[in-house]
Amino acid sequence: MDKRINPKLRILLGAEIAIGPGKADLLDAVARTGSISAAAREMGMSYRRAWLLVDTMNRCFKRPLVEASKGGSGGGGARITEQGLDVLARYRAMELKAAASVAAEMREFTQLLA
Amino acid sequence: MDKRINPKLRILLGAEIAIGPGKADLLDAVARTGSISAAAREMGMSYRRAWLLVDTMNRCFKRPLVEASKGGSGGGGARITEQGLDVLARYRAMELKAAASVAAEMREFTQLLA
DNA sequence: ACGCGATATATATTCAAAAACATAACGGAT
DNA sequence: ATCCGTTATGTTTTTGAATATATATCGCGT
Repeated sequence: MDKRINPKLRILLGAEIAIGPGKADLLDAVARTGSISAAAREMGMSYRRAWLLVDTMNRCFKRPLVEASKGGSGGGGARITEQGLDVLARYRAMELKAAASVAAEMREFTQLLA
Repeated sequence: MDKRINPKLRILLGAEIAIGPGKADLLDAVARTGSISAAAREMGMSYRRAWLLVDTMNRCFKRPLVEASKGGSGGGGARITEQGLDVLARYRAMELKAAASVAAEMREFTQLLA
C-alpha cells in the first residue's frame, strides 16, 4: 500500500528459478536459525512454502544448498552446506557490485519519480 | 515448464512499481507501434493490462511517459513523451551497465547450476 | 450521419499461486 | 511408551491476478 518506492536494486537470475532476493534471504535465515521452520516463522511465511523454496534451490543447483534431518533432540533441523554458503556469498557479492555500478545513475533516476 | 534457466540478468527498481523489464519492453513497444493496443497485441497481453501498466508508469513518474489520444484517423493512438524516451534510455543503460559489471561473476555462477 | 479503431473504464469470470489444514515419519529426551 | 518439534508431503480452501466481456467516448473519413 505504500506509494513510496523500495530503493533497493534487485538482481534476479532467470525466471524466479534458482535464486533471487527472496530465496537468498531465506537461505540466510536457514543458515542463522538452523531450521527451515524457524526461518519460515522469522520470515512470516508458511513452513510449506519455505520448504518448497529450499527444495527448488536444492534441485536447481548441481549440489544441494541445504541439508536437513528429521527427529533428534530439537526435532530435527537444517544446515546450510559449503555449496550453500558459496552460492549465498556469490549472490550477495553480485547484488552489491551491480548496485554499486549503477548507484550514481540510480540516484539521478529516482529524481524522476513522483 | 522449461527447466532451463533464463540467462538474462534482470534489474528491477522497487517492488514492481515504476518500471522493470516488462514495463520497459511495453514502453518500447508503444513507442514503436504508436498505440497501446498494438503494443498489447504484439506482447500477447490484454489491452486492459497494457493500459493499466502504462497508467501505473505515468502516475509513478513526475511527468507522464506516454500520452494518448482518442478518435481521429486511426481511431487514436499513443505517443511516448520526451520524458518517456529519457526514462527508457536511462533504464536500458542501467540494465546494461549492471549486467556488464557482474558478467564474469555471473558466468562462474551459472556453472554451479544443474 | 455513420462506421471504424482506438482510448478509457467498469464489471464479471477464470485460473493459478499462496495459504491453510492435515497427516505421517523420525529420533532423541523424559 | 510417550511426547515434542521438525522434516516431508498430500489435500483443500482462499485469495488475488489476469482475462474476458461490456460500454462510453472520441474524432476523422467516407
